[in-house]
Amino acid sequence: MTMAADLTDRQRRILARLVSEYIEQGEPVSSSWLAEHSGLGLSSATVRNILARLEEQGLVRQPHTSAGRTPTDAGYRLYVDWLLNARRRLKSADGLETRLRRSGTVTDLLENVSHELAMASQQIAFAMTPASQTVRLRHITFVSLDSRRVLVTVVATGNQVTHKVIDTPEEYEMAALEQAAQYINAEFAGLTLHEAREAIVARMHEERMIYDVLLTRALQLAQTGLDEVTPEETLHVQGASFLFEGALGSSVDREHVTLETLRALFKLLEEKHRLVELLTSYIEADGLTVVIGSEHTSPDMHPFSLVASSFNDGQRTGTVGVIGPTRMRYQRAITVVDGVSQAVARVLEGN
Amino acid sequence: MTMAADLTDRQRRILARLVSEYIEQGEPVSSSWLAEHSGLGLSSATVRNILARLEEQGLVRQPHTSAGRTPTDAGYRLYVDWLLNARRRLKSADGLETRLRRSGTVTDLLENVSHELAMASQQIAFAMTPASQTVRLRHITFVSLDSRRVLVTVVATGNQVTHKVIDTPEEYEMAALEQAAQYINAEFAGLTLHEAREAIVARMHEERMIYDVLLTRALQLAQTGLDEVTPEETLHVQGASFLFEGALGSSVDREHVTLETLRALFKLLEEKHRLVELLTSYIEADGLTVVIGSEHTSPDMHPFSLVASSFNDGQRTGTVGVIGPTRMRYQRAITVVDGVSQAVARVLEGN
DNA sequence: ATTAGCAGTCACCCCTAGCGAGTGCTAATC
DNA sequence: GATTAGCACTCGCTAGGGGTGACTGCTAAT
Repeated sequence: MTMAADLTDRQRRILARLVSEYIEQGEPVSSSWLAEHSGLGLSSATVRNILARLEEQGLVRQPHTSAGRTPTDAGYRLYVDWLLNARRRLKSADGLETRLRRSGTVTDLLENVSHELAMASQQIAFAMTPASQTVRLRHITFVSLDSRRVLVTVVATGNQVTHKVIDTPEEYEMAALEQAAQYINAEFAGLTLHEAREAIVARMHEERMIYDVLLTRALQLAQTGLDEVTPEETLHVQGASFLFEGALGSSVDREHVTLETLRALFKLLEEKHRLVELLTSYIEADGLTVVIGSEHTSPDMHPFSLVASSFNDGQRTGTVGVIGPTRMRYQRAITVVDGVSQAVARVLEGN
Repeated sequence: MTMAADLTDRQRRILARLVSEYIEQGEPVSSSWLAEHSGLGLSSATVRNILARLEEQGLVRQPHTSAGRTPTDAGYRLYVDWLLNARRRLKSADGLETRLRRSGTVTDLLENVSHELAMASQQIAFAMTPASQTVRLRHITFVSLDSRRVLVTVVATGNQVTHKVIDTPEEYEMAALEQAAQYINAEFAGLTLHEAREAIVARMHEERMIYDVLLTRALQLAQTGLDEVTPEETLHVQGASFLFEGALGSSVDREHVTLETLRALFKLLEEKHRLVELLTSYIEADGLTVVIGSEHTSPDMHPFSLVASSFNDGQRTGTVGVIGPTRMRYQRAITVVDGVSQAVARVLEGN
C-alpha cells in the first residue's frame, strides 16, 4: 500500500462511482459495469488497470479472485472526504425546527432529536449533551421526602433539569429547607455548576466558625446535589431496530455485520458510559466528524461507521449523530446529521 | 387436538422431562432418551406410544418425521402451570433488597430493578409503574425559565418526581410563583393526583368571580402541570443484548427466533407505549403471569414468552418481568421475577 | 399393556460437475 | 505510451446424488 493521497482525476472518479454503486447495491462492482457507467468512455480492460492500481493503494478489495471490487475503509474515507467538500443542505429543516421547539427541557429536546434523526436517517441515532463546564445554575429547590431524605432539584441554563435524592444525617423542617434554597439561590445562581460547587465548598470553609446550623446544612445539601450531573442521563439513543436492516438486506450477507457484531454493538450501546467515552474521544472541534470502520478505537465498532456533529449554542456543547454499517449512505447521513445539528443549535440559541 | 387437561401421571412426567430437557439442550428429544432418563423404567417403544398421544393433544410436535419431539406452546403452558404450583424462593433476595434501597426516586428504582433483573435472568427485562390513581401529591414547585415558560416539578408519594415545562400566556414574577406553589401545597397536598386535579378545576369554577389574579394563575399552572404523568417515563427496559444469545445459541437455529422476529421485537420495545399497552392488558391481578408464544395477542411477540409479576405497595401497582424466547428457562425466570417483584414491594413499603 | 424388531423417513454431510461472472495478462492497435 | 480485444483462469454458487444415522410408526410376540 503506497500513499493514498495522489490519485489522478480519473482514478478518483472511478473510485467514487464504485463506492456509491456498492453502497446502493451491496454487491461487488465489476470493471465492465464501471466502464459503462463511469461516463469516461473507457473499456473494461482499462478500468481493470485502474482498479488494480487502486487496489495497490489499499482503497478497494476483492472478496475473492473472480469477484468485482468493494471499497475498503480507506476507500470509504476518500469518498467521504470528497463528499464533505461538497455538502448539501437539508431541505426539511424548517418543519424539523418547529417540531423541536416544542420540547420543554433539554432532556425532552435530546429525546426528540434522537428520534427525528433515527427516522430521517433510517439508522440508529443518538443525541448527547456532555457534562459541560458552561452550564449555569439557575434555581435549586429542596423538598423533604421522609425523615432522612431530601429531594434536590437543580434547574440549569438551557432548561436542563436534574433531580436527585440525598440521604441526610438528620431531619429537616420544610420551612428550613425553603429558607436554605432561597439562600443558595440568592448567593450562587448564575455561576456555572462547577463554579457554584467550588464557591460553596469555599464558603463552607470560610464560615466554618460561624456555627450557623441552617447555613451549614444548606451548603451541604447544595454541594451534594450539585455533585453529580450524571452524564448517563444526557445521552439518548433511538432507532436500534434499524441496525437489523443492514444485516437483513443482502440476504446471506458476507458483510461483517453478523449477529455476533450486532450483539457486541448492542452491548456497547447499553453501557452508556462506554458510548459517551467513545464519542467524547472523537469530537474535539465543532462540526462534522465521520469515523469509518477500522478507524474506531473500539474493536466492537469496527464493522460500523459513525457520522456525528457537535453543536454549540455558546453555553453548551452537544453531539448528535448516527451509527450504521460501514456500507452506509454517507451522503444522506451527512446531510441529515448536519441539518439536525444546526437546527438544534438554533433551537438552543432561541431559548 | 382434544382436551389437554386429562393427562395420566405418566404422561405428565414424560412431558415435563421432555420440556426441561429441550429447554436445556435446544434439540428435539427422542423416545429412547426419555425411556432412559424418565425414571419410569419404560422402553422406548412405550414412550413412543405416549408421545404419539401427547402429540394428538397438541402438546408436542416433530420438526420432521425422523426427529425427536419438541414442546408446543401448549406443552410449555402445561409445564409452566406445573412449575407455578411448586414455586421456589429466590435466595439472594437480601443483597438485592439492600442494593435496591439505595435508589432515590422511583425512576432510579425502576432503572435499578430492570438492570438487576436483566443480569439475574440473563434476559431482557423491564420494570414499569403504570400511571396510578392512588399516587398522592406531595409537593409542587414552579420555576420561571424564561418569559413564557414555567417549569413545574411535581413530587408524589413514593418519591416519584416528574417535571414538565409549560408555556404560559404571560410572564410570572419569581416571587409570585413561589407564593402560588405555597398556596397549592397548602391546599391540595395529600390528595391523589387525580383528585388534586379535580379539586383544582372545581376551585377554579368556584372562585372564578374573585378576580384574584395570583390565585387563578396558580390554579391554572397546577392544573396543567398535573395533567400528565407520562407513562412512557415509567417504563424501563434493559438487557436487550441478551436477546441475541438465544439466536446465536443453537448455531443454525430452526427456532423461530430469527433476525426478522428479533427486529420486530426491537421495534415493539422501542415504541414504549405499545409495550405498555401489552403489559397492562395482561396484568390484571397481583402476582405472577406467564404468557407463552402464541398466547400473545401481538404477532410480533409470538416467538417469545413473557414472565411478569405485578407488585403492590398499597399505593401503587407496578410490573416487572423478563422477555425471552419461548424456549426459556422458565424455572429460573419465574424464581427471579417473583423474588425481585417481592423485593421491590418491600422496598416501596419501606418508604 | 408392554415390548422387541423392523421397515421407512428425512435431515445432514460430502462429493462432484457445470455454470457464469469477473479477473489478470498479453499481444495487437491507435 | 495509453488503450483495448481476447483468452485462459479462478472461484463462488447451485444442483444433484449417495451414504449415514437418528428417529419414528407399526406389527407381532410376550
